[in-house]
Amino acid sequence: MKFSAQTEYGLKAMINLAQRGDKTKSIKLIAEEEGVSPKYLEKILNLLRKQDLVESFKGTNGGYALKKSAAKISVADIVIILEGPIEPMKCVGKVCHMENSCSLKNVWSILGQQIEHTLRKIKLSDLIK
Amino acid sequence: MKFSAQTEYGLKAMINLAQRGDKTKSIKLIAEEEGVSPKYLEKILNLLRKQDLVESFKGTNGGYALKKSAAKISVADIVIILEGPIEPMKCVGKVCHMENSCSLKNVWSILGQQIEHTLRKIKLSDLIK
DNA sequence: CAGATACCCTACTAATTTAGTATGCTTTAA
DNA sequence: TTAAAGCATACTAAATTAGTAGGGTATCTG
Repeated sequence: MKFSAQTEYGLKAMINLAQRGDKTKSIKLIAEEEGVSPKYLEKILNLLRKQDLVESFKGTNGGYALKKSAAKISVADIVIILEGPIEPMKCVGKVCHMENSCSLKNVWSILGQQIEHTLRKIKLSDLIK
Repeated sequence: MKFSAQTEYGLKAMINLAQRGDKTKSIKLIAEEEGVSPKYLEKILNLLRKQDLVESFKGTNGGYALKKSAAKISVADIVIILEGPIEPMKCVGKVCHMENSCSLKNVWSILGQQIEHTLRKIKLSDLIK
């Protein structure tokens, strides 16, 4: 019941960028500040870029910046991109008795919605000083 | 952001036992009904037994039974035994700036408590017909 | 008391997922 | 034109999870 390191790194990078305002910052610098491998962070920021959470600029003095204001980006936005949809359980068992798994499915569904709702309310702007 | 198959199997087995009342049922039979490997289920039930959620009886006509009433066992009880404590994120990054990770830690802490609270309210007795 | 049944325990293996690297290419500002 | 930076793909390594194997121990039944 954990989020991956990828999600942590992505969130840290996004918070880092949010603190920067709308100026760009290079992967190398973010990676250094957050203590993450630059190459790994590169992959993560790529994912976030493809989903329009950040934009990138090539060349000298290039780098990344938030694409929307920090108040419009929620923790859920980031988590869902890096972690996949919030579904605490997909039933893997072969047998699925109505009386068991359907009640369980309901548990996971309610829980998933609740988690997403909570993370949706927390914006990047709430997380910066 | 998922629970493991082990947790699903454990929950299914517990629901299965709850439906049985306080009579015992063998691993073999539960495993068959739930479509899980008996050997794997054996290990899972062992974990639940060591935490006093079920009790076991050896010998002919032996098997497992709930140790408390289904109304006194919550989904959280089972999940925590099989999944470990509900902490959605332990910070793994080497660097931990006050302004970043402390706000994040707060997010995970609130979320973890909320998840646990939700699962704590759902009892086995709510999940059986 | 013998034998079958069913749990108990430890160690091992296989599969899957996650984390991290390597390499080479393309764009762009100075 | 050159160096800085991102882009893309493929690969490798580490960690976790799932599942097996095999022998031991208690207990009921005849």
